[in-house]
Amino acid sequence: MSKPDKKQAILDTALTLFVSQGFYATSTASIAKQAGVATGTLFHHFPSKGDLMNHLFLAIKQEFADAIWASIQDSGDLKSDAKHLWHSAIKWAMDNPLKQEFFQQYSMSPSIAIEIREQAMNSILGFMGALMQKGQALGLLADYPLNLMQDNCHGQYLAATRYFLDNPEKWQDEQHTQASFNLFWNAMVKG
Amino acid sequence: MSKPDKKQAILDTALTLFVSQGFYATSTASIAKQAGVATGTLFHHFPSKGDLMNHLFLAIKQEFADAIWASIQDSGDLKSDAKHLWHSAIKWAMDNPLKQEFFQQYSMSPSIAIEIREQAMNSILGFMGALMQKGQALGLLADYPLNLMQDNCHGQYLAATRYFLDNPEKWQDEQHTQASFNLFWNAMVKG
Amino acid sequence: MSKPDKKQAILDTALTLFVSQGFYATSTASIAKQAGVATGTLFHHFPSKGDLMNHLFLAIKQEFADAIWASIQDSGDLKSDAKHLWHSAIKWAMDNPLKQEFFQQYSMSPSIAIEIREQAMNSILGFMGALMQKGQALGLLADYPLNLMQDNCHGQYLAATRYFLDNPEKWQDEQHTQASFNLFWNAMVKG
Amino acid sequence: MSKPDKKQAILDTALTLFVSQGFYATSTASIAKQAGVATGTLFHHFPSKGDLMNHLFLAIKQEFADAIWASIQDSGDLKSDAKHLWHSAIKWAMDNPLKQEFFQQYSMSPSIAIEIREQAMNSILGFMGALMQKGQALGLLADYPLNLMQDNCHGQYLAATRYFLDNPEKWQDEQHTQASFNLFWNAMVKG
DNA sequence: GATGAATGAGCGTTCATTCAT
DNA sequence: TATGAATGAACGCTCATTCAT
Repeated sequence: MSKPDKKQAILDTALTLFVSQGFYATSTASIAKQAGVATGTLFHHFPSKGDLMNHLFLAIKQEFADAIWASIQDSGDLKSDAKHLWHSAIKWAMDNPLKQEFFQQYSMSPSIAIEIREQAMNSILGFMGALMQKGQALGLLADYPLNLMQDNCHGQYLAATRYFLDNPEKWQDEQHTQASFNLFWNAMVKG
Repeated sequence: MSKPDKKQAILDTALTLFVSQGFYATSTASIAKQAGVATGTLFHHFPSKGDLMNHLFLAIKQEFADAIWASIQDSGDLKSDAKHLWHSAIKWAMDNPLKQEFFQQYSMSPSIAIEIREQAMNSILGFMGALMQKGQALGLLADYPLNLMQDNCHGQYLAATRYFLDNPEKWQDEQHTQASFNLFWNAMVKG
Repeated sequence: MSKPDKKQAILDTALTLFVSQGFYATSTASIAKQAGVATGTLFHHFPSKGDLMNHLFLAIKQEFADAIWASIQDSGDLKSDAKHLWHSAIKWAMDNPLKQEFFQQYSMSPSIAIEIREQAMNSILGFMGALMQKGQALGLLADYPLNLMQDNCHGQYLAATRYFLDNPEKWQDEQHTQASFNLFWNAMVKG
Repeated sequence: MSKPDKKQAILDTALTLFVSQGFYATSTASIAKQAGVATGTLFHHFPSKGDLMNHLFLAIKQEFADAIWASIQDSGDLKSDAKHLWHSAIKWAMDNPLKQEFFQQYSMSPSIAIEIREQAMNSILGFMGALMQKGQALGLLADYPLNLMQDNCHGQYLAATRYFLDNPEKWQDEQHTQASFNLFWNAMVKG
């Protein structure tokens, strides 16, 4: 490749360092150095350290959303669709551990502007909300308040990815992946 | 003339500021100033900013654990015991919103030494683990891997408190509290 | 002994720490702690850290001067008197290595008020000056300017003690002690 | 437009302030201010205050060594070579009083890392050692232990420069310069 | 676009000293 | 006489950001 694409190098390095050291413990100078560019270059591409962080957050969120969208199916069977979605979402996390770790650390952190975080959250939980409404309409899922279900769903997703990221070998084990989906699905299922 | 108890004033102020501004955005000088003590006094009581943070974390965790212990019952009926525990835990969060917010922000954050975090997590999830094992032995709960269930339980707890903290009026609504427990309990219940 | 004599404990500890760590790197708190007294106690006995240092300096200088005075002889033979003096002075250094180290470090350092240093220097070099004048009058020593000879003598003394302190086994070796005196004496002797 | 060469300005200012106030009593802020640069600039060029000190020490030592090397002659007459060397060394001190003062204060001070000090000392006393060995081989100088002679020589040099620096007018006086060399030379000369 | 020396406000921390007990 | 919690000015150092080249 002839184009060094320094901007991408900065983003990649920032992801690695933000995850391994935290946002505040990572200096712009260290990002620039490890990315092989001058300190000034970073500020050519991103007006500030915060902007770099927000850019990173939105870009990764988009990647995740794209991956999920691409995997959505509508087979007519809601439970099997949900199962497929759940597995796709966890698979993305397993395939992109750095990026998932990034989400775990920064989804609730003040290092990212609140409006950016909410925007990301809503768009990601969007399909889930739609899916749940459908399930309620069909009488398959319990009639709990939608927002409560959405928050619960998000919490279970974070817990599941945390678990499989910490114990990657379990991701190969049918028993564990099955259990993980059951915990998720049975929580919402109509008595 | 009451004891000034400057140490406590420092801890209280630190809690407020760490939650509202984040750990790194809160300077030791601002803690001292708002607590009405000199900067040196803070370092007289806590060797470093990090030690202050760890002390705060452990103290709050202990408070929570004590509150939960105090509320434990053994009625013979596992489900009703679990329900009581679940409500107690969320009630503590609602009664101590600042401290719960603190947990939400720092339970997974690198601002707290990892061994401190893990120690806290284990001791808190301890009773939950015991309760689940009992449920499995009785054939009430599904035979999922224990650690997965524990992580899931923690994730649901964080989601539930997040929800009720953001919508405190819902905590008065029987429908919501009931739904919250159902999500939690049904997730684990034996098919 | 029933009296703990905290003042002396402070002085002893200060000597040890000033020599091993330097004046500025030694905090009054560390002196107090190692001496087994409270920080306030140090300031009861010495109005300030600088006063403690000056007190220490003058006390050690006095000890040295007393030891030298006690060893002075007037045998009628100037050279053998000088030799005796030279050996006594170095012997004191070898017997009190901590105190000699203290001199080496602080005789020329700005940690000690200049008037204190000069006062100490003059009183110590006093006998030397007298002895040299006598030697010049007798035609034994060269007629060099007295102050120059005194400074030279002091420089040789510091060098000799430095050497024997760094190589203590050489102090048992007649060849070395003899050489050390010869260097000193021959420098001044009349061509 | 000449290069600002801020690095040199920092070194020059540090030399002046370290000599006049001492290392610990000189703040990095005061160095930066008097050098006309920002505090950050000092740390841009030197990673720490200690590094600045070490750099200064080695640079000055090198300057001295270069000056001495340049003045070395080999006339065949050892005594006149030694005299030339002795005068060159003292002349350098008189021409660079600040730098000589710096040596007097810091050659034995813990403000400079010990390996830096020793390295400097050895390289400087190197020629002296060589010269003395030659003198002993020729039967001109006494057969005292070499290290003792070297330490003695260093002590006499410090004393002589101290004397002439304190009484600069004496440096013009043939009687004093002659006496100073005699003290040095006769100390070592063979009985 | 890319560079990296320069900036200076702000940080966490130290420590000689005080004083109520 | 002895204590040690409290003080706050001062320190060495960091780092996001700027700008002349």
